[in-house]
Amino acid sequence: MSRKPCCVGEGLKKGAWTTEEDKKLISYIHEHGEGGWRDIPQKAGLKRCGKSCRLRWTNYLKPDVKRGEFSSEEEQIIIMLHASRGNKWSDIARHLPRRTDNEVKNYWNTHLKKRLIEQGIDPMTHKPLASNSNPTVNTPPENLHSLAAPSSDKQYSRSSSLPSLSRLTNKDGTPVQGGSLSHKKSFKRSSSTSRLLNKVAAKVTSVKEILSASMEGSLSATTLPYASYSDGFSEQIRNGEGSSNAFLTNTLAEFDPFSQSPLYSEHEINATSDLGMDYDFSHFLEKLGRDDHNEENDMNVEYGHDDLLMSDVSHEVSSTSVDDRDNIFENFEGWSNYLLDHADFVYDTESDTLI
DNA sequence: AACAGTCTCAACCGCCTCGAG
DNA sequence: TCTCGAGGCGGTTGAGACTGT
Repeated sequence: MSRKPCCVGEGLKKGAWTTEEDKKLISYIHEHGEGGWRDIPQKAGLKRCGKSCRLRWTNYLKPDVKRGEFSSEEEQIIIMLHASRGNKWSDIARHLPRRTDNEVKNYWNTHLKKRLIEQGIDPMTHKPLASNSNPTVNTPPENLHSLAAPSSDKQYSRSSSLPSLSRLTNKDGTPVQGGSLSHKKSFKRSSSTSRLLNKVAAKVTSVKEILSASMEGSLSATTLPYASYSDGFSEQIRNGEGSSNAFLTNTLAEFDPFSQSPLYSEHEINATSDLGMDYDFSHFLEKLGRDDHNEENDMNVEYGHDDLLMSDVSHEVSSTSVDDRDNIFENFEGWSNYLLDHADFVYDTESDTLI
């Protein structure tokens, strides 16, 4: 059985679309609407295949298609979603209002992928490259959100020397812990959506680092990511307050992306059961902190069925027990991914509302 | 000014999914 | 249940723009 190819036909034009062709297509769709792409070329008087018409319309002519530079917020979202979903461009594009999958894909291939490689990160696995050829940059792979360049990236796009690299090193050439200042900057400039995503990703990384350091008894200012933060998080560490599980507990408890995000009203926060959660996020973190402490006495502690992430949504996000620290890490990442997977809203940056 | 190399992104290609009959 | 076709998706290409020498 062989299927007749869609775009095989005599006299069909290929290549760049002319203004005249665009006008014909726009005019036809305005009058008759989208759909029935196979018939559109003939009806609209175009010597194109239907598929070509559909692509031209969806990627370029459609009125609500956003074009132009990607903002740093959009970059961060792309990087984060790519880390959890891979090359699912249409999926990623759904989280970027008015962006097409083709545009996201192109932007990844021409900008973001190169930037990750330059910073010693495998763009496919989002882990450090086997042989890190860039000793001046030692950014943890999880610091995906810190890799987004300023929105003025376009001006560097044709340069092989990425400007972000200079921001990743101190004056003496040593790497800045946890990435670049642009990360901090991005918090200020973020939309609510990306602030939420930033927070999740940042804390995932931070908690990982802290737990690792704590486990090794080596927690210190130098082990902390985001040392350049001024949000009080690393301040406590630098002040010597961060050498115990108490700090971890406090730090974890203070982080609640729901409460910090205007995207969620109070009733929405309380409605986390919609996500299969019996506790809100701060409860989860507090418990995680407690159990991390208790773990010293009971390394085989099992979470009850009413524990966030460990029960109702566990099939989606992670394992059901936390008997080692790797699982703790996975649960944070799992929660982050779960959040993204369920964030089927579209954020309108103009009205600052969910649509 | 001319040329070569590099980069960008619109467009194409081929495979996959899904729904209608 | 099977077949078929429309539409969707991700990978790739190549023309044109840009940059460096």
